[in-house]
Amino acid sequence: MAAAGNQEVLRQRGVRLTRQRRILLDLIDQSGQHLDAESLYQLAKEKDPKLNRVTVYRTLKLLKQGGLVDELDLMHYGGDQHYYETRLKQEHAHIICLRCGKVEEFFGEPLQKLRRQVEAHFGFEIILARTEIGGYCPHCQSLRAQEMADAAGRAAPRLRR
Amino acid sequence: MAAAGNQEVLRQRGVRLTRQRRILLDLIDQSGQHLDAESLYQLAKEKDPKLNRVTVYRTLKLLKQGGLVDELDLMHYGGDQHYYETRLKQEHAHIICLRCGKVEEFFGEPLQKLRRQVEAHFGFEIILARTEIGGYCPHCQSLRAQEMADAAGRAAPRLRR
DNA sequence: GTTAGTGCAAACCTTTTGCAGCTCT
DNA sequence: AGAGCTGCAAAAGGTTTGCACTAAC
Repeated sequence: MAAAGNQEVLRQRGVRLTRQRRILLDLIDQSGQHLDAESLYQLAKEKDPKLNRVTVYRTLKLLKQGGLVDELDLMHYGGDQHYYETRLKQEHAHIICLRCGKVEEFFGEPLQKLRRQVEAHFGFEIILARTEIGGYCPHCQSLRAQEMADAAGRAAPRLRR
Repeated sequence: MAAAGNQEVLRQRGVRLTRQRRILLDLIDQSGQHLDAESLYQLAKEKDPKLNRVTVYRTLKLLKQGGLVDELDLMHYGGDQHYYETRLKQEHAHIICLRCGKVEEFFGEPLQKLRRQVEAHFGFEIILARTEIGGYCPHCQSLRAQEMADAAGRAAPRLRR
């Protein structure tokens, strides 16, 4: 269904469906995850140990340009690599916890409203949009408070001498 | 004013105001532009030819972590480098033309609404938010139509043989 | 006088490119 | 059959790190 859908799109565009591409497309569409090139490569290698990292990059570029996947940065949590997800889902924002790395997805009307207003105000033809929000999830908010207190305790005892 | 403001913040945090940092802060705050590390380095070198590229990176990291500048990707138009801008302005989205690279800024209530909804729905403590929209500006929309027609003319004349 | 900050060189990580050989259609 | 795709090796682009020297406070 989903996977077959994207593969069908490519076929109709005259793009060859090689064994490698099928593996990568399946992984991207099935994993509901946000995968970076390296993770995708590691997963793909399990299915085909010969598959090369370069093929992963080339396939991702192809899919990105074809509008089949979106490229994310996730606020550069974890480095400067990019993350990818299918474009089968409705547009959404990504909310990243800067402490634990958990990613939430937000589908709300402000996103559509934003699109419409930008189109109206600037006459832009929007091709893709990306909203990323970094902060602390409820769980990490309390842990952070603890960490800050610890750090202060370690740095401040000047006072005690 | 603006420039002095950020320098004052750093001083109060116990960060040393070196000649290099003053130059870089002035450039970032004054240029209303979105500068990447290399451009900033080139500009800074005009004021101090000895200033090193590494110092630019280190200063940007300092400012980013201190919440004094925002880091942008501008949809990776022009490569994978990052762009920087002061955080003195109100929050805004960046609209990038994927053909000419022009960047517009959008300040609208959907952005604040989005923030409030995310805080409410997930209990997130938001530290920073970034919205980037890629598309074609009015001018490039017509140029692109022309280009597409040209490309089709070059690729299709199979029919004529 | 201390300690943080700088410059230089070298390393690092992610991504891209050139080219010979393989494979999908 | 033949254009398109892959794998390998090597390079490129952007950013970070280790260390000795310098300068801000």
